[in-house]
Amino acid sequence: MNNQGRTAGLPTLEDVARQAGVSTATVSRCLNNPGQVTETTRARVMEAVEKLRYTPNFGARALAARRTNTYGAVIPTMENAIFARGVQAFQDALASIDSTLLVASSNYEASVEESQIRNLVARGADGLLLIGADRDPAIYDFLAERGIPVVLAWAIGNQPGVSFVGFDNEAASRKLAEKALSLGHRRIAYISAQSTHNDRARARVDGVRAAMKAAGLDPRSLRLVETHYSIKRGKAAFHVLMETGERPSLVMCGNDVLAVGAVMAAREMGIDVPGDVSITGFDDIEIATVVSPPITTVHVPHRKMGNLAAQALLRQTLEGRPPETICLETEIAERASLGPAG
Amino acid sequence: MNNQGRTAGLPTLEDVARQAGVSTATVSRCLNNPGQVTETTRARVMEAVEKLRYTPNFGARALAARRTNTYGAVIPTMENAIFARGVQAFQDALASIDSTLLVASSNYEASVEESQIRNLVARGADGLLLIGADRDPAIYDFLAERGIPVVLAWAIGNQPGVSFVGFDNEAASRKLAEKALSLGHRRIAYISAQSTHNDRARARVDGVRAAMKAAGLDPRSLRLVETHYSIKRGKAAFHVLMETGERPSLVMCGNDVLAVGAVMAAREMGIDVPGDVSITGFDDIEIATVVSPPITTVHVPHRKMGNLAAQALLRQTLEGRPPETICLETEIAERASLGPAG
DNA sequence: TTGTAAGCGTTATCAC
DNA sequence: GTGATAACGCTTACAA
Repeated sequence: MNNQGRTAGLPTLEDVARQAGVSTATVSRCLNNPGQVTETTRARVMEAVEKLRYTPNFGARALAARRTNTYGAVIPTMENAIFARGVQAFQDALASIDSTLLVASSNYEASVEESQIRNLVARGADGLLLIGADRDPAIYDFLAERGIPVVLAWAIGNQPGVSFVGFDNEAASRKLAEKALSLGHRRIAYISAQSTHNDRARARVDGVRAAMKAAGLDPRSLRLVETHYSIKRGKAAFHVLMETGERPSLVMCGNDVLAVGAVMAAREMGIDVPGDVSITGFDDIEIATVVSPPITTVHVPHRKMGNLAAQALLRQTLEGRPPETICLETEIAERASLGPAG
Repeated sequence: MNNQGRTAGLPTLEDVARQAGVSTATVSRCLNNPGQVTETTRARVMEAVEKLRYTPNFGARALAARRTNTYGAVIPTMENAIFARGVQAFQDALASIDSTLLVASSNYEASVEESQIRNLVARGADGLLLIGADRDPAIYDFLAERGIPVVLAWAIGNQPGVSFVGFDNEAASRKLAEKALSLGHRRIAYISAQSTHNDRARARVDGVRAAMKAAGLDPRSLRLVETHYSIKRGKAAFHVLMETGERPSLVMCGNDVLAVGAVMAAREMGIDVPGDVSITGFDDIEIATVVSPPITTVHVPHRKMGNLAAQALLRQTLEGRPPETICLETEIAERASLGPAG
């Protein structure tokens, strides 16, 4: 009582072969290596394919060919646009060579990510795109044992055996902090994404601390709030920061979504940005320009990163090349939310 | 020279069977129907599974079981949040019964959507979630022939053989237009998403026209601009509307993304919203509340819709129930971008 | 150029 | 409760 609906029986290669009066091997060739087949027989086969509306069974094909032309990506979230653009570029690059991308999201949970990875592998992913490097080493072993090429994006690290296509989160964050410090800010707070299993988040905080230290400030004086990733949480964190303890003149945020929350909270609280307090973001996603004032942030070349990640992965998968590391440049997108310290 | 990387040879059921000293059948049972196996042998098998880090090959399983526990969704775009929340809810519902969702996006192109559908079918999708009903009838035939259950969301229609879980786009749009008309607006413009192959977009325009007619206005006086789906295009369309012809007092938008673009353009042009011109959106996604003024829009119960769509699809797939139609209520989210006509 | 046939890794139907 | 074994639909040597 479990296989209703699927009873129809799709046409198979054999049906096509029979219809066209050739062998299954020939039909297979028509579909995969048209060059090896006479023009006339191919025409006949294609006609049969059309007539029967034949679609190859993917599972069977993967089983026999031991290759799926499918790649997998596990991203922390689909709910906001941080990864959307990069993944889209990644997908476009794959589509241009007739490969497919399967996308899964982990909701920033390590255990979910792990099961998504296993799932993609079981589905025969020829290669994987993952975000950041911070995960259980056993996962890398698992992937290496199976010979599945991996590219890690949005960060740079030193995990052996995998490619990196990302940028230096710490340096970028530091540069932004330096700029803020040069504007006279001394009382600094930071709203970070959850930092466990998130090397990007940690590196961004580290960058700020490094800048503070270099400017002669005590890095321990950085007021740090760690929270989940949403506008609502950004608002809440900003409230906490402004209502308890000494008011910061600068609130840096680990990403634009949190920064948008902060800016909105400021408006609701009647706090002027950047007059009373400056706010910065990270990522440069569209929403950062929609809110007012628009948010000064770190521009990350998402599309480029996605595209290069695909290239790197394909070099490994298709050409058997060794892993490589590509570090992209980021730049500060100067907008109105960062001003001189009151 | 094509199967590098994949040479390692994953462990198979047979490897596990050998390791545990049982037959492949028993291993398979342990994994799928643990009840049919002795506690002790199961323990031994599971140990072997752990030791070998065995993961079942999905293709082989699908081939043999003729069932994948995988569902597919093709949405027009991932780049903005319109579908994100609904699809997330859909996915959550599937995950709760250990099924997987494969998501593909069509970029609002009919031909891309069709190939994505074929792709998902080839991958053995047990059922499909699609947006709207407006597509080549041949696609419905294709799906029906294969006995693949389908649920159409974000709209209500009368395609036989498929489920609908959506809302009445025309009525919702009409209600919003009526509200605007009651505020005295008479010079009305509309920025629509591309309407070909998009029944939702067309219905929303129709709703406005119906409201105009009911209010004694000539529906043909509606100034209509059709454009792609992005903030940038929304801005451009708003520019056109304000700089040519008679200035509208109300600009309604087919969705919130376009409305955000319109609001931003107004700010750039020094046009006060809603003092000089009112703007409305549709969908009620987060970005509508981020921009200032926040946008008056039609609230769509995305999560609920996604969840109910999953339930409906599973009823068809798992229980063999006939297709059904579920029409959800929408409501107007009143915010600041809509005000009385100047 | 085309056909034959041996897998690919599972599940499921039988016996035992 | 467990083990053979025949599918499942396709690719790919190897032959013809």
